Amino acid sequence: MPVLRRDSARELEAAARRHPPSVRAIHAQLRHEIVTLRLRPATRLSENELALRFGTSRAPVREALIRLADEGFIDIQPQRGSFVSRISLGAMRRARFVREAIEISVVRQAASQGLSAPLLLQLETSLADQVRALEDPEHFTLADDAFHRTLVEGIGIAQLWSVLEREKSQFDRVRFLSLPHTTPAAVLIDQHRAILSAIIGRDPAAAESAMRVHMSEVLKITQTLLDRYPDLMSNDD
Amino acid sequence: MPVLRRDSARELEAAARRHPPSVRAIHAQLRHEIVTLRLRPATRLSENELALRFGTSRAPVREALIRLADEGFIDIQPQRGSFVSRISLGAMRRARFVREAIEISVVRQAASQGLSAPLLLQLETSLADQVRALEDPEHFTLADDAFHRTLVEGIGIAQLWSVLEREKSQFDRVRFLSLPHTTPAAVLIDQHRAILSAIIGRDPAAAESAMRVHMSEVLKITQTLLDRYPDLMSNDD
DNA sequence: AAGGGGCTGCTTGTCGACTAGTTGACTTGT
DNA sequence: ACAAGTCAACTAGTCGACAAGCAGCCCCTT
Repeated sequence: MPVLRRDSARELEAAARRHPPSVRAIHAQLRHEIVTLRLRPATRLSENELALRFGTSRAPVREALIRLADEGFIDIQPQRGSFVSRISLGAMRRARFVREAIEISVVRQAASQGLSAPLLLQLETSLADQVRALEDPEHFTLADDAFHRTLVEGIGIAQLWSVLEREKSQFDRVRFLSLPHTTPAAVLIDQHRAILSAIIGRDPAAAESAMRVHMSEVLKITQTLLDRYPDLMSNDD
Repeated sequence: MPVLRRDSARELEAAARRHPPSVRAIHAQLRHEIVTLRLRPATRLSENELALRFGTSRAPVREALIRLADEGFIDIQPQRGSFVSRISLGAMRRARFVREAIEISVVRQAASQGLSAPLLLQLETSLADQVRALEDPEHFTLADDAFHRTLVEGIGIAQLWSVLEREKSQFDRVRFLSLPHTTPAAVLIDQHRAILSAIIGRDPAAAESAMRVHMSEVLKITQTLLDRYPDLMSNDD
């Protein structure tokens, strides 16, 4: 796994400063459990129980829950309870659209104005890392993320990745589910390579279409999942 | 101003259900005062004072402040105080990039797959509304927003507009500042018309370039503002 | 026996008091 | 007069108790 880049470290610091440690810890823990489906959709989350479990009062728990609700991971129903939200098909469609729109813009700009040598090197390194992770889905997922993150941050717009991360979070639950049915890593690596080549070759149109192909990969998995895990999904449109 | 569309009304309801009325009211009020610069950057916001002012305890105030902090309107410095954030140049760059990426994708899709007759009619109506508001900047701003919103919501991806709205919020403060120096409404209307024509003519490439021109308009204002109101801006990159 | 109304136990929402940490003014020593 | 250290007055963070509201159970009435 690549080392944290300097500005991303600063981001984390800034985020830590915004919320006290206990709130952050509770939020991170619950988020992790939700994304990894240890907490399944529709599970009830009682503020009292959680406060007991984390050894705090309800106040920090409540703040963490509010943040999770804002991120779409739980639904707070006043005077009734808080529940882990279902994986929303609508949210996935939106996430895909946003991701495609932004990442296409990114690679077009990268291809038209070029990337610095260190960045290109970092992308090559990430590719090599992906090859090494060919047989280890979890490791590959991390390397995959790192590649896209490097690309997006490479064009030098602060916090742009965090916009995608916000959308992506809904995906992460799905990705966890779909590890068994996912597109072979080798195919994804070839697509990454095509994107990188187009950037190096300074060909925006090629970069765009390569990214478009890559993004359509994600869509294929969605339908499979909807059929296979209907109780975890909500079909709200 | 056009009537609220059904799904946007549902959005509001859902949001209202997520947060109790008092929190919502405080959040909305403070947000409004920040966007309209009645509360200027670097102003101190004390939880105690606000609780007094709104006639509640600190708890609802605190929740509202947390949301404002997540939206980037205030900085909470633990044990020190909460302050209205400066208008971040970085955030504006990011907002512009995200907006351009998404709206271009939207109009391309709209042009390639076409829009329903009622939607086209609604867009025409919005254009007419803009013409009527030619001399009234505030009204024009609303009509302008309505046009873009109709476009974005038109391609039928739930909550997509709210992603833009989240980014746009930083812009709104700027837009309020820039009312005097803004591009003439007539020019913007012409650009809107060009976008709509390209969609009706089912010409994605034309729609994209028309939108690109339109988006670059926003950029022009930025530099002027940075020169004119340096104390309100932060140059963090 | 069936249906309706109240009660009980839960939930989140709100409150005021207390804790911990920071800042700057003021005091106290030199 | 000046500098260093102390203290008082803020801040946000946490806590436990209470209020308001919903839902289902149980009992009472018909």
